[in-house]
Amino acid sequence: MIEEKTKIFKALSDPNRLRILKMLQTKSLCVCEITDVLRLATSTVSKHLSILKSTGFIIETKDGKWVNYLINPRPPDARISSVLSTLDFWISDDQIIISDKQKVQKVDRNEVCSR
Amino acid sequence: MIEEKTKIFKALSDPNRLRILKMLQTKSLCVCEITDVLRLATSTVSKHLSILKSTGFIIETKDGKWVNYLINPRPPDARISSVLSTLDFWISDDQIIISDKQKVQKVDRNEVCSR
DNA sequence: AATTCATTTCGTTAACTAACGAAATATAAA
DNA sequence: TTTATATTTCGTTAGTTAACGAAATGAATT
Repeated sequence: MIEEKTKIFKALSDPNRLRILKMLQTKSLCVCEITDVLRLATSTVSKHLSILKSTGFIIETKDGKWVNYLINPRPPDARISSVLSTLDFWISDDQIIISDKQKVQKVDRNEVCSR
Repeated sequence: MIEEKTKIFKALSDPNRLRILKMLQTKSLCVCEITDVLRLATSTVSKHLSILKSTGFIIETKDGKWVNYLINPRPPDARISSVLSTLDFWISDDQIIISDKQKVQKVDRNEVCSR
């Protein structure tokens, strides 16, 4: 179905989801770490992650009370792999992406999550 | 700006716009020919075309009372060219795309447009 | 077992999108 | 210049989406 294919583009058509994907290309992160960088409500970030997960871009691994999200190393669809690998070239020069990456390097789960 | 980049994906995240792009990869078409294949209102098709045009995917050429739309041979952004060339591989196997192409081959402007 | 903390689900709201028909615009033919 | 035809613009409506906070869930610690 054609709608299946537009789903991939739809997943990429939101700025916050693109930022999440780029962050996860730096390192895997839990929900509250992403929330800290994006400055959105936890529930909003969780929703974005579920969209990226259902499309096949990312997977999750449970780690105690945390849920780690990471780029799917084995996407269900060659199109996903293709997009993920070209995403570097596509948006690495963007200022917000650069500063997101810097924040991601420094972010500490134990400091950020429990206030 | 990151929103500029999501615009490209947003343009591709609608089934009818994907169908239009694939049709135009077969041959250039006027609005009413596209309308005939998609079975949408003329104003709706016109809107889709303006979105694809403003993103840089397609251009228009005036031909008397007709406006021909065609794939932009010189896109403003390397990302557009990249997507356009991979679009073949992405969605050529889809049934609706195949039947669209068949209809496009047969469609006759002078027969279809003036009822 | 109760508490704490991370995350998800739910319900709501505001903004956005795709669709339509009607009216406006533009070009060609009569 | 009137008429016909192709397309665009406008206004409206229904459906979708992204955001939030509150409540529910799940897992570790006390």
